[in-house]
Amino acid sequence: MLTLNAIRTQTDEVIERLSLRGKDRKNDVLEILSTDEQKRSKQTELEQALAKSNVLAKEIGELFKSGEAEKANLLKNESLALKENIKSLELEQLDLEQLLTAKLYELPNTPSTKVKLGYGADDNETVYEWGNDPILPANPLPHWELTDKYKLVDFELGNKITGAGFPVYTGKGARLQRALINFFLDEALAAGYYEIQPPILVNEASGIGTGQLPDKEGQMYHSTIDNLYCIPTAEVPITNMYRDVLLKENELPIKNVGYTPCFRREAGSYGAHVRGLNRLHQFDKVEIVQIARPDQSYEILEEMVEHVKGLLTKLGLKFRILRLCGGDMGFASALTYDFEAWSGAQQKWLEVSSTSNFETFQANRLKCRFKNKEGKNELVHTLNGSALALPRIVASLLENNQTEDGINLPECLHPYLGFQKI
RNA sequence: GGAGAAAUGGCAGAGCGGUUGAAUGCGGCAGUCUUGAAAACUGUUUUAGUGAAAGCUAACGGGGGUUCGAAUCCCUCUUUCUCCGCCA
Repeated sequence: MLTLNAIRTQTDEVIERLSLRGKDRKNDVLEILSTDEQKRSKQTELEQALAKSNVLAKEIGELFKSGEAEKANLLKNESLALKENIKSLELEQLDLEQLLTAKLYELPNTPSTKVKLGYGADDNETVYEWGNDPILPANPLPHWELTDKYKLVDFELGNKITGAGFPVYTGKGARLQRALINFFLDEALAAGYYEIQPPILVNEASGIGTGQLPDKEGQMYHSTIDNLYCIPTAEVPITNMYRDVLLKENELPIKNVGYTPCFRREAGSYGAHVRGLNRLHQFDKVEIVQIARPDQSYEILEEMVEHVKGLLTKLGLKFRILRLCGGDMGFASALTYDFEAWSGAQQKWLEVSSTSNFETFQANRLKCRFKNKEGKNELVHTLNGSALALPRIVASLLENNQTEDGINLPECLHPYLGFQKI
């Protein structure tokens, strides 16, 4: 959620930046400003009534003490009448406040200056590309045939025990998963990240904190009996560790990494493009999360991009980095880089990481601040990135490295795998 | 799951209906002293909203209630501790 302060003091810039998302938000912003004004004047009115009531209560107390019960009772009546007024003012103020919050929740983050105006995936800019086209056998197999051929992933079995989108990894397929997770975690540790193993069920407050709730309610699996949600990404629990936290400046930046399974309902996305491992309801991901001082956050975003770049390079996968345009960026993000690995047999790019700076958008909801040099509490910037999401990496690895007589796995994984070839 | 106890400022810990935003101690910050430091002494030390400011308002785990007035009484939820049960 954007800060009211930014909306109030930099109104024109906020409107201008939001328009980069390909939609004019001027009216929304102006409505927020007028609602805020109404709320504040109602609040002033309420506070004045409360002040009066406090004075009366004090006087009554003193009168009782000095034994002037009659006078006290007179004042009591006055106070009672005031109370009615306070109650209705409270309700009105609360209504306005809820309206204001609802409107603020609906407003996406303001894109950073680097973001180009755009309306969808076609307007994204490719900012980096690495690797050569894989050399493939005559009739390369898509990964869902390779996983079948070498008994790596059993989709049918997953259908049976859970449903579509919940594959069972078997044998070398399962070991490849484990190797990738360990490789990604170790690389992050070497880059100075601190390992976290968070819960994979979170409460409502956490969902609100990182912005999944209330708008993306339908995208998460929800245990209604306990009112807990399955996490769609480790970002949710790991960022929420800092909900309602006041950090010291010297604690920043905080660099955390966590491996978790991720659960996404992916409501409404079915069809041929979701075959095999391309889109799942449950998948594994290693996520890097940083909490940073505002003046450092863009430098840190670059550092995170470099980290992800390094992983893909070591895996030897042809990939590209896109800087997302305004229209394709997530709701909470100010700047996002997507990483796409080339999938040789499918002949298409698969998104394997999304690395973003949220600036204060999440921190504002989370109330995560730090005490700055002037001793003032200031909102932190939050950043996160996949490093990396497994299924599409597996898809690319299998497809790009297939030969007539097996699949050669990259060297960086050998120590983790205990084998080199499938 | 059952029975009981508890939740107060950065921490420890008073308060249990009326100038208590909250005693006291520790810690933090500033100063005096000192060549410097320690000790000692003095002062200061929560956050948010609103306002030009003075000020005003709110917050003693969360929510609700009683009352002219609640940290203090009642209800409820959450969490922690102790005992019992169950269990990887």
